[in-house]
Amino acid sequence: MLQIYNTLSKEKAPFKPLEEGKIKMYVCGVTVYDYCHIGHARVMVAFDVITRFMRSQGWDVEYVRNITDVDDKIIKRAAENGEEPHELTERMIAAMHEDETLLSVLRPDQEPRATAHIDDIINLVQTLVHKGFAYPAPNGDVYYRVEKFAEYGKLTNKNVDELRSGARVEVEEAKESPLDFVLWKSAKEGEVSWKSPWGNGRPGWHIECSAMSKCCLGDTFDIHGGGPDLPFPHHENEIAQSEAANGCTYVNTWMHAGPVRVNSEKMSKSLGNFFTIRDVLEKYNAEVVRFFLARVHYRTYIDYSEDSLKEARVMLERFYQALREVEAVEGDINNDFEARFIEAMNDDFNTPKAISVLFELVNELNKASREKSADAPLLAGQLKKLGGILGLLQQEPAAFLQGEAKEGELTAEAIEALIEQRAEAKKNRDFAESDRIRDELTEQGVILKDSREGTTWFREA
RNA sequence: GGCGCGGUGGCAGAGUGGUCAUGCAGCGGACUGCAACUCCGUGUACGCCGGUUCGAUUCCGACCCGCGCCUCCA
Repeated sequence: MLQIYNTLSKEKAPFKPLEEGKIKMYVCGVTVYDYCHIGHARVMVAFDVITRFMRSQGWDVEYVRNITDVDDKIIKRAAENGEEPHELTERMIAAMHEDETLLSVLRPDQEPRATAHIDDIINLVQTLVHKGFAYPAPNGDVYYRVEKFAEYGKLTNKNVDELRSGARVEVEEAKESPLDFVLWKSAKEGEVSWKSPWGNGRPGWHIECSAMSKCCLGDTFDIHGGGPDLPFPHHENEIAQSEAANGCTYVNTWMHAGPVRVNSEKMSKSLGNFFTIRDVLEKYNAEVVRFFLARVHYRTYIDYSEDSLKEARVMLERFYQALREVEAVEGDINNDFEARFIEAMNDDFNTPKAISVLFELVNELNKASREKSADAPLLAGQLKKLGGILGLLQQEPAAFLQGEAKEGELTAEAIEALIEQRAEAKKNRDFAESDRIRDELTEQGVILKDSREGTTWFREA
């Protein structure tokens, strides 16, 4: 039985979809004005693992993740670059897809873009205006009337009175209350805009998700996910918009990924301490980065550092060293690894625990390989299958371990030529020469592994 | 100040009312010409103080410390 921690109820609860066997999930995506950073990668990987696991258990998952392609920051950045906003967003969307492909993140079933749903957004705003939950202001903006929505704050335990007293001095005179947030923004001269009943303008951020999720998944759906900084105000506002407009529950289960930290601070654009996915991928194998993100529970913070990436690399090496020894074959094998793996994943997607089961499996596999047991290929097959549920361990082991020669590194051909020479020296029992060659390779970050069948090699983390 | 999360062995990181997490590192051994890989063995871990209990790292309370959100950020 799958249990999921729900941000709304603040507890883990058995998960039951609205429709038997079918899961409708919406995750807040990226505002595409810059390259994605590791924080984005964490959300991508977390919900990718969740989707893969649910599907492996026979659920039919409809996974929607939006793209915010109209926004103040986009307009500003495009102006700085001297390009049109849509040129910027197209470039960033393409880059995001490249990053995801490298990280083995499967594409969501739908990736709605805000600019393709302007009519839906306008309709939703109109509904809110008709119902009295929103009002057009004299400046051309349309605002949501927060105090009209009695349940405002239920996701993050906010209380309207406290929010009001803590509100900053509001410069926007057009609002009835400082808590009100914008649904539709009137356009300034020369800005991208769309025609609306309130004049030319563009959508506010929060309304996009309410409109797109309604369009893609309906008025009520099962899971809504996002990053650690979205519960307030974004998700709170989505609830206010959608429940007021549709008159029914918006989302049953709210899921939020934990933050990525650097030096004990949250990695974020506003702090400027972020590493883009592409920066990191220049130094580390993409699967190492994915493993680094997946080996910690999705809700807890994770510290980004060179050391933690290296450790992830070393851990993955253990898996691939084992897989390299024997051809993986899928078949029946009598052990409880799969059951324990699934049990761990069913417990709010406990990937660290699931991975620990995989390490136990590796130990069995290594023993079986040493003994040349007939179980070895089956254990390898089992490891690969379970790893696949996490989107891991699908590479050729040798390819992973040997990696690509980076600038200044020995090529595979050069390494193998040296290994040849060393084999010759060893045959002549010239150990001084064979050790010299091995030391030379070690210096180049290449580690040798001798066995009766010959010598294999891998590059050091 | 409000809301929420957390403090586990050298490090990373799960978990549990009483017996094993797991990985890395360390130490001892096996394998090896020597190594590496691998295997076997090896750790008085649970912030502090009280309480509940036959027994608490695990439950309850206070305290200390850290973090997130409360403003655009995944």
